[in-house]
Amino acid sequence: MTASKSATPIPASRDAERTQAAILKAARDEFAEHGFAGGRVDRIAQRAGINKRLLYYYYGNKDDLFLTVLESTYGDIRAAEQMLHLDMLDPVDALRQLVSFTWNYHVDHPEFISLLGSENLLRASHLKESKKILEMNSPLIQMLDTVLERGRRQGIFRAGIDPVQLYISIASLCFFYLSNNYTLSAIFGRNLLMPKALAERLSHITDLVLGYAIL
Amino acid sequence: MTASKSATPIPASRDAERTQAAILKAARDEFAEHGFAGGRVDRIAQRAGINKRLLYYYYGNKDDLFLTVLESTYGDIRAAEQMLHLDMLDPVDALRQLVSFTWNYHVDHPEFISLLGSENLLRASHLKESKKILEMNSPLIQMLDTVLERGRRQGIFRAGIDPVQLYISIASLCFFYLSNNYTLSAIFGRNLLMPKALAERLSHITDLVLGYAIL
Amino acid sequence: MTASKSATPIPASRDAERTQAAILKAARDEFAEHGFAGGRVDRIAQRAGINKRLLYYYYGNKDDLFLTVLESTYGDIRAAEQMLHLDMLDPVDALRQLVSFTWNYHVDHPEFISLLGSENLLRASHLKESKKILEMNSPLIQMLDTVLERGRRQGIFRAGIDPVQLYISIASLCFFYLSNNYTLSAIFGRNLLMPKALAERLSHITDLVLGYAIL
Amino acid sequence: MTASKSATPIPASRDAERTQAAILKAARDEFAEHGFAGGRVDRIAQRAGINKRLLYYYYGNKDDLFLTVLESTYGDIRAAEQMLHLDMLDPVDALRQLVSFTWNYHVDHPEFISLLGSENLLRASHLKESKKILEMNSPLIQMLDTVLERGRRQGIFRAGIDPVQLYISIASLCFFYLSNNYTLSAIFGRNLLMPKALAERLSHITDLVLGYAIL
DNA sequence: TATGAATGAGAATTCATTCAT
DNA sequence: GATGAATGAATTCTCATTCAT
Repeated sequence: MTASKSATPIPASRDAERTQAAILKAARDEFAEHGFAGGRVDRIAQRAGINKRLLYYYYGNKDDLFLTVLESTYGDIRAAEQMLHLDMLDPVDALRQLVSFTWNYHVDHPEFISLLGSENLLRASHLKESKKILEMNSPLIQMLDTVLERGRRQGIFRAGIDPVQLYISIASLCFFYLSNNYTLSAIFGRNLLMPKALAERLSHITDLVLGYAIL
Repeated sequence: MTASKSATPIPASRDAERTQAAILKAARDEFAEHGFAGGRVDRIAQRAGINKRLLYYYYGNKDDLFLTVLESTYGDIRAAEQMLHLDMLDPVDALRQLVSFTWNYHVDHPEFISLLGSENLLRASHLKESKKILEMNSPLIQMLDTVLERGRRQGIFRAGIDPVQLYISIASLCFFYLSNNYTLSAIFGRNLLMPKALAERLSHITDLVLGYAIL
Repeated sequence: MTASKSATPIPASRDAERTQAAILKAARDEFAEHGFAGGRVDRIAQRAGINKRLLYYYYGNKDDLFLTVLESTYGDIRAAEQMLHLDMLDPVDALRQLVSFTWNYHVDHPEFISLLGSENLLRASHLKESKKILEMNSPLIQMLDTVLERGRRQGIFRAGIDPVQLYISIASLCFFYLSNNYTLSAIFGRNLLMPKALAERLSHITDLVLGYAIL
Repeated sequence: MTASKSATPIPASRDAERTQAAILKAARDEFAEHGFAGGRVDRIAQRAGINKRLLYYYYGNKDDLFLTVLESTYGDIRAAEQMLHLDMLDPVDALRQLVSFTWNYHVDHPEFISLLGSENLLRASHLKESKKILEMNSPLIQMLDTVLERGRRQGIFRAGIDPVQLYISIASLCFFYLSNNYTLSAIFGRNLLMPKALAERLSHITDLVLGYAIL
């Protein structure tokens, strides 16, 4: 029994998968670099090393492709979030950990920032239509809620902190600094992306969040 | 507030200044609504009620027009900032005032958020070339520095707060919530722009900033 | 000579080579008729019976298309020059032959005159960038040099004739009469393109060149 | 009696004349540099330091302005030709003089070459409509005819030389070398406008014409 | 005589997308 | 599954020319 042919006839479909993955990666790069409106279908095909027609075959059109890119990008961050085990840490360390995870993820994934920025400029016109996105609930809100509750019970954290608000705030403090660093740099005339500046920023955000949460 | 002027596009009748202002206003609206790449020169001319050619006559090209829009937008916020008199208030009130001013300005000027977002997606390619922008220094950093120093001397505020970091943080907390509310809404399945939500957000930001600054 | 093909524009039906040839031919006609600045991309597409977009697909832009037209035009004359076998003839006949070939080629190819005239008005801005053009060396200079040398050795031709100067002179005498016949006609009030006038011109040029070369 | 005011009330009209002259000069430069199609009315006004509207006031439109430029350019060369006194010289010197005059005029007036080249590309569409141009007869044909006849009678020149043909030939030999030097340079890979090259060219043309005419 | 403001028609070029194989 | 050929509708920008003062 030759396993290769009878059991799993996937060679062709494996190629297909690889092609689709190549397109998706190319699209993500292209849209991250130029935004949705500035992204070029031609360039995506070129980057992926495939014929343009194939892109339409697999993804329908530019809008659908962009949505798929967004969904996969969210998928990535959700997967990374799963790796966080805030319940193993004491509340302060957990909060610190959440902040540094969020910061580092943003620093390491500029395409995430760019894609979200682009989609928001479009008033989430793509994501609004997505069913998948609602199913990809972030575990962070629940995690954060638990941490805050634990800290409060231990008398360390102040009461009444809304985990959604705090989560948004942490995201704000990380995202904005990086997304708007270009205009901020132009205005302040100082490079905000130097390693030292990045380290200082993380330190500041941590101080801010802990200073607020801790009684 | 006479309603007569707001609705119809101001007809450009041999009044160069008015025509230029009409074009600038139309461009700001168009770019705010669709971003730079998505903004259409044709539509700007239509909105301004002028011939497209005139737009090029006065502003050169789309890029230059966008830069002018950005500069004028910064001019507006700088003018508003001048009205703040934080030195008249005690440190805590001053900080509170700064936060609420920043928040309200962002809430009242969605075009500011949109234009900045768009320019950052372009890596500040327009602003980088601007000489004007560097001359339009924000008085806020200096104001904030003074406030922090006063609070520290009075033993109210913690020492060692970097005013630039804090200023960026306040801006982050305001800007991001509004700029990214579309995707946030899609994810949380809840409308972040309802009046109640906006009030809660301001309250949260204020708590966060004061909780951090106050010893 | 089947008349079937010449009149209607060749429809471009998924035959890339034919389409490209049709575009090139249409471009040559258009530019010959209206010059580079006066030539219209729209009209070229129409003449070629193809969609304008396709023209950009194959040739990049108007400038590159014009350069390609120039190169192909030079290619044509070079090919024709290859057919001359001056070495088979005695020196006087060879010179006579060179003159009549040059004259007839110019008479038969008004587009060559027009295209060169246009390019020279642009200070050869296209050709200067061409690598191909330098590789397409004319065999004529070498041929002429040999003929002149043979004639000199036979004691028929004068010594010290620069073949490049003479080649340029022959070209001048042919080209100018035809290129400038419009203004010359306007000034002299006489039609220079009548068959009789053309024959007289060739006769004059031949006399001039031989009268100079022959001792 | 103050002569300035009563007798000649031309100050205003003198300004007008100066303005018209400035426009004409600017137009000549512009068209010489960019050709008719490439010439810009805006730039002409700018070069002349006047308002565009004035240009239309004085010259009607772009086509009429170009025709005026052509006519004035012809006027200039006709005036220069008047200065030639070939009848004072012996036939050989007269011919030599005619050649060098023609050559030098072309070398010194590149705008003449450029403007004629441009107009011929347009099939003399402007000049054809000109009445003035026919009235500006060149004295050269008559002069040359006399010279040739004198030389023939003295037994120096060959018989049967058509003065119009020879005149066109002399013009060809001068004009083409300069008008087409750009493409010739690109093809030969050698600069044809160096002083030494120019001197050699004049020498060659003189040899050619005399070699032909002299028995 | 002189001018700044304004325009309609048209120019090159681009883009996402579909057709035919 | 995969591809090169082909397209219609826009998009930015330009130009000669005219209007109103």
